[in-house]
Amino acid sequence: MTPGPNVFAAIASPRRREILRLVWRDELSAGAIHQAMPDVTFGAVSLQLRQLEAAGLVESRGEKQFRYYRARHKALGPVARMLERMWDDALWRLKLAAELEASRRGPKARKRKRRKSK
Amino acid sequence: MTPGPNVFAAIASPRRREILRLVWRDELSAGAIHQAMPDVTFGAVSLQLRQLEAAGLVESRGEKQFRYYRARHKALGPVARMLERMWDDALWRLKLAAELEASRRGPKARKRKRRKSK
DNA sequence: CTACTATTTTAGTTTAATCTAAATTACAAC
DNA sequence: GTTGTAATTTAGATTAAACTAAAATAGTAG
Repeated sequence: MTPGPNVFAAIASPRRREILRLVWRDELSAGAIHQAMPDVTFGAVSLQLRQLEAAGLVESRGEKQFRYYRARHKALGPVARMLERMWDDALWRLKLAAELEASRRGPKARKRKRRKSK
Repeated sequence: MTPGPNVFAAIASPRRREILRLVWRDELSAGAIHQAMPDVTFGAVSLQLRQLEAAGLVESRGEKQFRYYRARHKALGPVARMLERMWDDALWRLKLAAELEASRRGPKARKRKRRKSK
């Protein structure tokens, strides 16, 4: 029940952390996970999923021809909160970057709601 | 202040976790750390120390010809407790193993305080 | 300065992780 | 049975991490 040392190795890889983030709240099929990371093959994603599952960080369920994965928050212990904060921080940073981008395009346009596209 | 992603990679290696454990409570010189892990060269230890320092997990101080290292608990956030529990668990396991050994050598000798040596 | 000790750094090697492409399994629909 | 889609597994290649041995740096003591 206490997270073992293998957990540390499992979350060391940015790729696996990205997968973990994807299945953090929603249950996703292997294919859906792969679609979210197009720079890598399906096979590579599958291998990482196996590692995550071996470390107990995700669980899976087969339905029809699909297999659905989701994170096991409890297996991460205190690290779960840490990851969440990291991801939230990243979101915050992206927002900030977007605002900066907008202000560079024209200071007056800042904070205005975006329309269609332009 | 919030632990960054590099922290995860830093604690992924058993070698680095062992170093971290050594300098957890006590400040140790690089040489003392190396003596505690004789299966590896001094250079290798030094490289790992650099990584730990780069990740902010240890800090160092030079005095005379020595350099002393110690862990920065706060940089690990909630993971600090997790590591402590892990190490304590290991201690507990060692104790248990010792007791088992003792009981194998002779059940009556169990729980008796050890004298000199044998 | 030299000699000595502690530590770091460099360069090259070994070892382990990650990836790809292709083969394979599994299941559904026909 | 065959065909099609989803996912896994295998084998080999690429990439990155860890280690060693030797050279370099730093600081002490004479």
